[in-house]
Amino acid sequence: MGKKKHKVLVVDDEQDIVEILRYNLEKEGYDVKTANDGKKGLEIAKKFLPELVLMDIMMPVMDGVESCRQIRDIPEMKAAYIIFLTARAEEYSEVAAFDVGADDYIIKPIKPRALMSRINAHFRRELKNKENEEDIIKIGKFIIDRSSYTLHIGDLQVNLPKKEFELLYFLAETPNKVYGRDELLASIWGSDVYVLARTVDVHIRRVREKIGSQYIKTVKGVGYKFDIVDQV
Amino acid sequence: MGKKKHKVLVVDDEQDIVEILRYNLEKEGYDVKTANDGKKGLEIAKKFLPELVLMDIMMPVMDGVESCRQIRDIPEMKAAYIIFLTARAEEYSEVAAFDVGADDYIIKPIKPRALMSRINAHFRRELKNKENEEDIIKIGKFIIDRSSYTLHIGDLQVNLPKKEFELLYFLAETPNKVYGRDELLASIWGSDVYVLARTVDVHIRRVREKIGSQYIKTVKGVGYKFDIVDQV
DNA sequence: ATTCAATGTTACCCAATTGTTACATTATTA
DNA sequence: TAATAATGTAACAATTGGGTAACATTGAAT
Repeated sequence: MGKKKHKVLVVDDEQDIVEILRYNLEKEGYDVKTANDGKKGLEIAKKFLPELVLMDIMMPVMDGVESCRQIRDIPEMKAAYIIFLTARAEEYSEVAAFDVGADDYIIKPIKPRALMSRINAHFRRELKNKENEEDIIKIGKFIIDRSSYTLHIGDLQVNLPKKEFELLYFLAETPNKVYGRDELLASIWGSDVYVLARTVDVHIRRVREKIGSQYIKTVKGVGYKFDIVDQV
Repeated sequence: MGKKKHKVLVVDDEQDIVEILRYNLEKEGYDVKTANDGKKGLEIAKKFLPELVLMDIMMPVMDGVESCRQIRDIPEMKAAYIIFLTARAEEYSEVAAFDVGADDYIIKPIKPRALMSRINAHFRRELKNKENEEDIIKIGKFIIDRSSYTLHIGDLQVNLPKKEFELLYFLAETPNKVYGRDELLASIWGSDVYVLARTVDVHIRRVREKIGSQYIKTVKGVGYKFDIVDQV
């Protein structure tokens, strides 16, 4: 596989800054997209799904804080790294930034060289330590990553829809433990939702279809479990 | 609903980090205490008895490694979860950290969101696992686990259908006690179900077939018992 | 509006589990 | 040791629970 280009989104209303960042980032080999306000930034984020967002706080139309909050609501963006760019004078507190899900912030004026090495360092770390910091279950050949909703079995990537993923995740969290349909419904669907118990069966079937049938065992009259006995 | 607040202790000499962690942890509903060096951390741990400790390694007065060692000596802290926070440069520490009883470590800079989801996941699993421990009977070579509906005899896994499993489980709960067919029917089948008493015999037979005939003894005219006399 | 993916529902079929019965075997007592 | 009471065993029947496919619905993306 060729060298992967990391995706970076730059959002700032000052065109100078956007250009300087774009120039430097592309020179470093990143795949860059830009926007000039928070709303545009959010739209691009939805499609582009960047791994890193550099976002100004003070912007017209939609400010960085609100934009960040909404970006975090995109499931695939839960694990992205979001850095705020702030002028020293701005009174937005550090706390407010972290509150909406920022991971870091830097104070303007931006020093491109310093920022680039910081970003490079981030991706280097990210690669090496992803599994150290994220909400991941590793079990047998399975790597189940809830922060990015991805499932790897060996080196095969398997895509599961939300419900199926959550079902698998829930079962794998406590391997071997048998859960009745009611428990699964209550935990995954929610205790208020009114869905037939047999729905669980169908989802189990769909998961099995995608991951292989040997992992989720049926205990007749009781429920289902994620079984690790057979796993080598 | 009175959600239980898990107790978390944060120990770091950098006040920024302490504050960021405190803020995020409290937002997640944890009961947080903090300290700025290992010695202070140890003192607080003694009284506070946290379930989770986030501890920097490099600190003045007493470093994290030594502090962790002493925290582990506190009887009530044996089961706590201790996570080290380390700067990448401190390569030396990984081995030493696990050596003194750390459970995990993460590399700075800390990503609050990722760390929070990881901590949440820890407590979620912790809770799930606790519930299971109550359902396991260990007796002689037998491990009868009601949470996974599995039976191990030595290192042999035996699969029993529901009724048979429950019959064995019920008998093994009070070894050597003799139960009449009526009692077994009432307890396992339920007092409302009406099933012939001889059904019990058949089930006993089926269980014996699978686990060996020496364990469940017949007491003529009375009933059956799970016998541990013959077990080595 | 239209398409497509995800989710939920239903009905049918099959197989494991469970229950019953008849008969064989064992234990107990005279 | 014969009688008889209790239990073991095997074969069979009944039932239940779960797999599955096909269809209906929802919801998101365009």
